[in-house]
Amino acid sequence: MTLPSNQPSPCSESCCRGDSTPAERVALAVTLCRERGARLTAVRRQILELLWESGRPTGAYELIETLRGEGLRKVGPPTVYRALEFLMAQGLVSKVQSRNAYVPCAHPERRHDCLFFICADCGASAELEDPRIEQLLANDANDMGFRMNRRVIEVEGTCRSCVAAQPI
Amino acid sequence: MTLPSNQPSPCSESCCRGDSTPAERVALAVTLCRERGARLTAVRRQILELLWESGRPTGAYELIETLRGEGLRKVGPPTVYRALEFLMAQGLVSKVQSRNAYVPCAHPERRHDCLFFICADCGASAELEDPRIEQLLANDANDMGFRMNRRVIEVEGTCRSCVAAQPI
DNA sequence: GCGGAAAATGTTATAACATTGCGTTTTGCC
DNA sequence: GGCAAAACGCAATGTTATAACATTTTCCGC
Repeated sequence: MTLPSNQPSPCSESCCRGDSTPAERVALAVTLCRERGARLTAVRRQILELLWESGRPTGAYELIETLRGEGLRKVGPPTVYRALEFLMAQGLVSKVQSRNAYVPCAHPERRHDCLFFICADCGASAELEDPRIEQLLANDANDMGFRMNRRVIEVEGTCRSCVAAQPI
Repeated sequence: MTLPSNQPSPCSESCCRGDSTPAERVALAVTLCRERGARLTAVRRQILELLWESGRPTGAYELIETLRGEGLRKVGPPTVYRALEFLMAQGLVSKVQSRNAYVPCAHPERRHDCLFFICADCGASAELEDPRIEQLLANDANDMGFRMNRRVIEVEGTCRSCVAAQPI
C-alpha cells in the first residue's frame, strides 16, 4: 500500500491499523522492543495495554488506580511515570499536554511527533499525520533560524459521532 | 500595512509590534478591555505586565513569588489563576501547555490561537501566525467530521541566538 | 450619596500531577 | 555463580491547579 506523501493520513480511524485489537497493538510493541533491544517489562506492557483498552487520553493516576484494582500489584506514581517515560522514549505512547494524559501511538514503528484531535465531549482522541503541516512548520522554523526538536499539536473540539448525537 | 494573507508572520520578533515596550503592550490591553467592557483590574494588569517584562513563558507560582516580592499584596494561587483565566479569555495571554507556563499574546486585538516556538536553551518564546497551517488543520478537521474549537501548537527547539552561541 | 446586586478578590484547604532519593529486586552477561 | 546495570518499590515531597466560602469592591439605578 502506497499513499501519496502529501495527503494527511488518519491513524486512529478505520484505516491504518485502526481495527487492530489492543492485543495486536501490544504484540507489535513487543516485536519492536525486541528488535530494538529495549525491555518491555510487565509493568510497561500492562500500561501500554491499558492505554489501548482505554480508547482515550488517560491520566497517570487513573492508570495507577486501574493497575491496583486489577492486579495484586502495589504500584506507586514513580513506577507508572517511569513506565510512561520508557514508552514515550520508544514512541509507543505520547503525552497529551493540554490534558495531562497519555495516549498510545498508532505508528510506533515510525518515529514522529503526533497530531491529535481530541473530543471535548466523549474524550476520544484521533491521531493524524499530515506531512504538509510538518513541512510548513519546518519551513517556518527554518526561516526564523530556529532548530526544531519536538513539537506538540493538539486540536480540541467535537468528534463526528458527538456532533451527530447533539441537539440542533 | 497590508500583509499577504498566506504568509507566516512572526510576532515576537522585530516586526509586528516586536519593539513595543511592556508599558505600551499594557496600554493596548487597557484600551482593548475598555472597548470590550472588560475590567482589567489592578492584579490582572500587574500580571500582564510581569508577563511582558519576563520575556519568557512564566509559571503561575513564579508570578505569585514576584507579586509578593514587589508589592505588599498577599496573593494566593486562586488570585493568580483567576487573573490568568481572565487574561486568556481576553486573548491577552496564552498558556504554553508543554511547560505549564503563560505568555502574553502579541496580537490581542485579533482573536486567534497562537503558535509558539520555544527555545529549550534560553527559555524565550516567539509567537507566529501561519494561516496556511490553520487552513490545513481546518481542512483535516473537516475531512474527519471534527468540529474544531481550540488548538495548541508548540514547537520546542533552539532559537537563532542560542544556536549561534553554541559550540560546534 | 445610598443601597443592593454582581463581580472580583482573599483565605484556607485540598486535589491533581509529577519527581527525588534511596534501598531492594531482577536481569543480562561473563 | 557472581557482578554490574537496569528496573522496581516505597516514602516523602515538590509543583501545578481548583474548590468552597468569606469579604471587599464596583457598578448602577435611585
